[in-house]
Amino acid sequence: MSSCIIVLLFSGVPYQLDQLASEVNNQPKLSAFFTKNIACNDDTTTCSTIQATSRVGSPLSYSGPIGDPISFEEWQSAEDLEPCALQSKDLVQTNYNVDRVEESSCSIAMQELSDAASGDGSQAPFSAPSSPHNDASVCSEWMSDPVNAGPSNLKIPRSPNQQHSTLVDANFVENYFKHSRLHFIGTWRNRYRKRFPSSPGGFRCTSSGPSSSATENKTMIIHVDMDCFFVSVVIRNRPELKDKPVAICHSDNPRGTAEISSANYPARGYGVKAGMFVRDAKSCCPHLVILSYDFEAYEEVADRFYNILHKYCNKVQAVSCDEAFLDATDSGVEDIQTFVSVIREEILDATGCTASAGIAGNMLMARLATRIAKPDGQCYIPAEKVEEHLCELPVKALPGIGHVLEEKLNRRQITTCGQLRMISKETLQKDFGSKTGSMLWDYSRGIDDRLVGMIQESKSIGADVNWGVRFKDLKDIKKRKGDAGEPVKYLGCGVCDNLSHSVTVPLATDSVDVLERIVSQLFTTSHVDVEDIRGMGLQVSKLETADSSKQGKERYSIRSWLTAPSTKINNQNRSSSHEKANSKNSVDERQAQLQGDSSTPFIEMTAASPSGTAGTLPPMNELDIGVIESLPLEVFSEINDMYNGKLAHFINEKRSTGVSGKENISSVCPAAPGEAFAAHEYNEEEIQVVSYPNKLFADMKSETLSDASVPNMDVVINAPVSGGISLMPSSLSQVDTSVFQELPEELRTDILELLPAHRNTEASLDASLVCANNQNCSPSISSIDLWVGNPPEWIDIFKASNCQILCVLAEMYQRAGAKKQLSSVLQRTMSQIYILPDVGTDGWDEAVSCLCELIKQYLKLKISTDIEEVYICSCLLRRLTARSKVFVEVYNNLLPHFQGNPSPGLTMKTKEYLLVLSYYSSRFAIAFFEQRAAYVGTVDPLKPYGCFSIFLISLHIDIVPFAIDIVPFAMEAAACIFRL
DNA sequence: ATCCTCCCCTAC
DNA sequence: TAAGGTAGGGGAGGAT
Repeated sequence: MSSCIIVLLFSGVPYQLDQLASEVNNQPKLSAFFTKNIACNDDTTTCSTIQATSRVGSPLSYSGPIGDPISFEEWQSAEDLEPCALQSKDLVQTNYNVDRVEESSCSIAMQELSDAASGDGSQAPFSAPSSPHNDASVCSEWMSDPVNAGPSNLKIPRSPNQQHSTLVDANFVENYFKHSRLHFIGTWRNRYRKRFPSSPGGFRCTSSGPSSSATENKTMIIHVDMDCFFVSVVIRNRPELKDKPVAICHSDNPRGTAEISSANYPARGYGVKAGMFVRDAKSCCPHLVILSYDFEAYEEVADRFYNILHKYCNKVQAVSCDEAFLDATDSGVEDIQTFVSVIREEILDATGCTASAGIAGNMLMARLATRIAKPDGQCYIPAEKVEEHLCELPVKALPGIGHVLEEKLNRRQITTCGQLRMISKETLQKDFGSKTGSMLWDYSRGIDDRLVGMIQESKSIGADVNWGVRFKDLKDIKKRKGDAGEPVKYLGCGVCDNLSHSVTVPLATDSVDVLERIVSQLFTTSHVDVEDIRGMGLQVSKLETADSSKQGKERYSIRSWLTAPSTKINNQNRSSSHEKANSKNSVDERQAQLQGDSSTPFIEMTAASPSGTAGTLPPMNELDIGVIESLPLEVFSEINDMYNGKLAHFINEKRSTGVSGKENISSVCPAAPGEAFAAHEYNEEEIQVVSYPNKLFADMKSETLSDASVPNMDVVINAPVSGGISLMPSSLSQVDTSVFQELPEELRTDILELLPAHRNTEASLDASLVCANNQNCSPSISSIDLWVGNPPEWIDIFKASNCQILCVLAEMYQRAGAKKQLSSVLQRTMSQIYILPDVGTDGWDEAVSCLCELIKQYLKLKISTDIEEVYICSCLLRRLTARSKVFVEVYNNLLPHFQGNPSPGLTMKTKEYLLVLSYYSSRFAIAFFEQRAAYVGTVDPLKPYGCFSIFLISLHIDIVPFAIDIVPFAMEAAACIFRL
């Protein structure tokens, strides 16, 4: 099933450096984004509805102890782009962290702890919540509670003027990403993919594991890694610095908390390491030369580096901008050492920077060999030497073992690979999980079956900002307790709780509207005070792959959608348990559901073809002309192209011969007696085409088909017609008053006479009439019901009721289609149908808030006297408890709006005969579409919701797996949080 | 059993 | 001052 998950967290607007230069200008300015937020702080009513989201501060993972056993400091400091340095920054802030520090043997962490406690004087561990996993409300509580001896005790003697936080810098996020080394590292791969598009996956992967050495050639893996890349690049043209201690850092303030990102070997000799605060580095090495980042140069050098690698080897797997694996097994190289030295030589010539290399039989050992080779060397570990190299190797040196795993192992008295080997695989798997245990067992023996070159498509996209995030108006700062809660690190996020919320939508989308709405909703459910936010992130995953080999328009075309391989069989075919039959696959089953007992030949669908190849176009005479005509022009045009232009002619012919679409509908539409949907009831009925909504009455008077030349404005209504009266609204409240007012007097009288009896009293009807005659008055409503449920009950109950406003949960991007279909089947005008947003199981909350808004709008229009009661039907079969809570919220939310009102009669009732889940509710709406979409033959039955796409084809563009494409979405989504 | 969701862990 | 990102893998535990 296609879907997208959004883990809320915030706003992090991804910024792809140069690639976006032009686009950024077209995007909403971050300034606007943050201005909105600040403004929001002034608006208490708005603000009260904003529930912050996500990552209230920085990830706990950054706050753990480094845990650097001195015994292999070499391993720790060997690497350059070593973000692990982020750890241990705010160790003093909570008992939680202090405890962890005490448990560890990390001398660095202990030193920092001591520094922080004594150096700044005012800093001391404070009484923190016992659990690090507080929920947001708890978090905000203690963070702002002065009595709680909270972070206010950690006040740092520093100016509160935070010029670089989100509070002040209008272009904060853009600037931030421009200067962030981690952002550079994190987004480098996408740049690489663009620059070397043919390389990833462009070759067959070769096994690098000894276990699969079926080939005659001995597997030969080379790992190449530039030496202290960030420093080397910057000083490559400054030989005078070559032997001096140099580090890359944003600041050389000897008292600052800027982080060293890379130190050259002379500097490392003084104990300077990546990740240190600059003040600590300076204390280790007072004459340390601090240089700034040069991201452009890093890119340029990385390009040269990869140009060389690709020149010598066609199997290159990029690890990062300065590190790659080569598979030289089939390269015909005789002398691998010479081969590697030639490559390294050329890298030095081309870049002015040295590279080290490791050579071995698999990726694991090659990487370990590189560690030995550094700096500026190379190392070959033949198979017979693997054992020797691993025996005394600290477990932390194995890739995949970080500080957490290391500590777990250390607690078991395991510090070296040799010791690790003494543990059975079963025990390891029991203690660490199946895969991790197996990995530990393998790696400790030098076994690694990974293949070089396995770069897959992106599986997720995201953006995070956890620095400089402060959501609070400047003028409020004074109201806070000084710098309460400021972490040790300047503008850092400190120790925080991470909150995340995610939602899965049933159909992949790249619609900004949808994403915005989802993010808003997630944000809303997060219940966080904005001033407590220290970081935010936005992630989307479960990216749906369109045919990525196709570029540009083609990939978004109906044809490509038609031929897209179907996704996995979905397990959510819930509505049809009675006919499981013996279908071999869900395709048949699905078709059986849709067909029912009808012998009408069903259109062959894409995924129904056994080979899973291109779909077969349905014969033109099986198309629902009404549906075709109602498609947007460009979509129609595309379908027409698929029929080689004959479709337009076909339709014209049909029209000229007086054959209307209804016959096609009735002949093709599968009657589905067992099905839950009522649509079939009308299939055999007479069909009228009416325009909507403003011409309703005019068209009702006309017995002829409306002007078919405006297909987009027409909707096919499959309604039982007996004398036309059935289309008459059941009360004036269903009438578009603006149209009504335009009608001649006698016509209005006619209509009023034709109106079926209103369920309410004559007085009520009179009230409606008064209302209808008042140009400034909206239609009155006598009840608002939120109807959701499975199709059978849903339709019958709604029809039997006098409910005049229908609120349906459906995906935003399904809105247009859902309205049409529902108005058709239920014989209601479109203006009577509200499509409330529904995304996944959490959609209910926002739907309810929308309902509240809807009701408030009616109240504002001074028609509240017509609201007798608001029914909210909680009829939930499942999750009743969770939903019930929401109803109470609705009630409480609405109540104030009735106060002072002449007729404050809000009651809440619970009915129990209707079964509801937001999940089902979107499903039933879809069910209607399934009837229709099938006619154009584009339903992928393996995607239960795929049929929607025929109505939404222009929106059905999969999220493209490149970070750059998420930028506008994230920008919009982020901004929408503050438009709540 | 299998899948899904919410995390954590890791690497660069 | 300072720029603590990005993405994949996997485990625990619950839902189906």
